[in-house]
Order: sequence, then structure tokens, then C-alpha cells
Amino acid sequence: MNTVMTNQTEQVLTIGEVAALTGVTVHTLRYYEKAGLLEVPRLSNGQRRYREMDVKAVEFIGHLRRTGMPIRAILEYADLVRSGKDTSAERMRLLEQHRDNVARELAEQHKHLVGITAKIEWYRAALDQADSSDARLTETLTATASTP
Amino acid sequence: MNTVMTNQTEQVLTIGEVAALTGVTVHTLRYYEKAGLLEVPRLSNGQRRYREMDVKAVEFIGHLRRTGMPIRAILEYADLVRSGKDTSAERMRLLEQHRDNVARELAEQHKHLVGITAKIEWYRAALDQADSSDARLTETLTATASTP
DNA sequence: GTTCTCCCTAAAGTGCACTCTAGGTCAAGC
DNA sequence: GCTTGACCTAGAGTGCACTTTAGGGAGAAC
Repeated sequence: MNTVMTNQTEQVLTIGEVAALTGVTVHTLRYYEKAGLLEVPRLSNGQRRYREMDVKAVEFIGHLRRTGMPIRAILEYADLVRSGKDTSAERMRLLEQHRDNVARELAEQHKHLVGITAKIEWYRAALDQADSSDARLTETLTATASTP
Repeated sequence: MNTVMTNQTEQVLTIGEVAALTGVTVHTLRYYEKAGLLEVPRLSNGQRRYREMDVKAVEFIGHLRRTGMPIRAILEYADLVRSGKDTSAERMRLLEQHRDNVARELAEQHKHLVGITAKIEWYRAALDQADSSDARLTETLTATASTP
């Protein structure tokens, strides 16, 4: 009465297959597990077998990592998931906080990008000038350039 | 005839002032200089004095760094600037390449952000459900959650 | 039966960008 | 004249996220 029918057809993947599927190296997958981000079931010989939920977890960790969340913070989240208690509210809060940080960071980066683009435009203007001018002017342009 | 009137009123700043102005620490400013990104004039006693163009350079380095350009790459750019030759075209090419990389990266991060937001929405829906339900359902939700 | 390929662990190494320390100089203010 | 605070250098240390190494095990393929 306690052992509910488990899905026999669930496919499991080796670490190499997960690496190929997700783009995360085999080394890094093991590293994540040692860091406590994952808990992957093993065969009796010790080999990892990733269920679909493990692969999904790897992908979600990818979202967090690629947006700059430190391993430490992801670990906090993972610990909440595994705590057994209903920590949904807190987990959501963590994610929202991270999302806000990332949004801020993206806005920041966009501003920096504008600065870079301005410089590119400055070069373009300078080169256009040089094209329709003589060599002396080109010299002057590069010498007096306002902080190229 | 060679020494053109130089602007007497140009203000110069100490390293501490530049740090306060740009948000880059004193340590990092010296580090950038040792790395070859900057060449700041000195007083006879060795103290740095930043001209406006030096401050502008610090700010531009900030744009590049904060968008992830490695010090090495910034150094390449700085070397081109100092090379004496007209390297405008190449410098522009470097900046354009970086700009494209950053744009790609921002798009990537935006995709990851969408993944994170989806998870947050999943939590919000789960918590809404739990609000209008009893404790047992809450339990079930956290237990059967698809890769929380 | 040995070669190949994948898998395993523990631990050391790497690369990057700072960041800090130790030991000092120098000018201004009390 | 001495304390304070800002500056200087060379070099060591830090934190992070991998990445590599060393030394193996296990099962399929020839």
C-alpha cells in the first residue's frame, strides 16, 4: 500500500549523455554534485544515472549560473528544496531577488554598451572624415582624439 | 614655434579623487596602470596626477570591463592607441567585435531570465493554489513539484 | 584476454581580477 | 618636531569557478 506504481518507462541518462545534452562538461556536473547542488542516484557500481528531473535541475542551475548567481546562493536554494518543509515562499523570494538583480545588471550593461557604441560612432565619423581628406588631417585626428 | 600654448587651467586630480569620482578603487587604478591600461603622468615625487583625458580613459575602461572585456583585450586596444600609427580602423573593429559579443551575451542572459521568471510564476501559481486550499494540498505540491 | 571507452574519487592546479600587506616618502597642521 | 593622512612600490594573498591529474574500476567488442 506504500509502494505506489513507479513509472517503469522513465529513461535515465549517463553523465556523458547529460553533458552532451546540456553543454555542461562531465567534470562540471561532478563538481556541481560535490558542491551540493545536485543529488543524482547511482547504480550499484557507483555510476550516476540522471532522471529527467535531474536533467531539468541541471538546466535550471544553468539559468542561475549564466545569470551570475554564485554557487553558494544556488546551494542555499537547493538546500531549501531538499529541506522537506514547504519553503516555496522563501525559494520564490530568493528567485525574485535574483531576477531583480539580473534585471538591474542587464540595464547597467546596456548603459555601458551605449558608451561603447558612442565610441564606435566617433571612430566611424573620424574615418569618414579621413576618407574625404588628406593624410595630414588623418594624423591630426589620431593625435588630438579625445581619449580614443 | 613648436610649443603651442597649453591650457594652464587644466585641472588634474589625485588618485584618491579619481577613485571617488569613478568608483574604481585606488588599488584597482594602480593595478590598471601596472597592467598597461593607463599611463598617468607623475609629479616629481612620483604621485600620479590624472588629467581629464586620463579620467575619461578610466571611465571607458569601466565600460569595457563592466561588459566583460578581459584586461588582456583592453590592453590590446590600449597598445593600439599608443602605437603612434593610425590604428583607428583596427580599434574600431575591436570595439565592434566586443559590442557584438556583448549584445549576444545580453540576449542569452535575457533568455535565462525568462527561464527564471517562468519558475517564479510556477511558484506564484502554486502558492495561490495553496492559499485557497488546505495543508495537505500544500504538502503534495511541494512533494510532486516538477523540479523546483 | 586484452583493448577500448566510459565511468569513478580525491586532490591539486589554473586563470582571472582584483585586494591587501609591509614598509616606506612626503607635505600640512598643531 | 611630530603626528596625520594621502600617496608610493613590490609582492603576496584571496575568492571564485572551474579544470586537470593521478590512479583506478567495469563492461562491451574484438
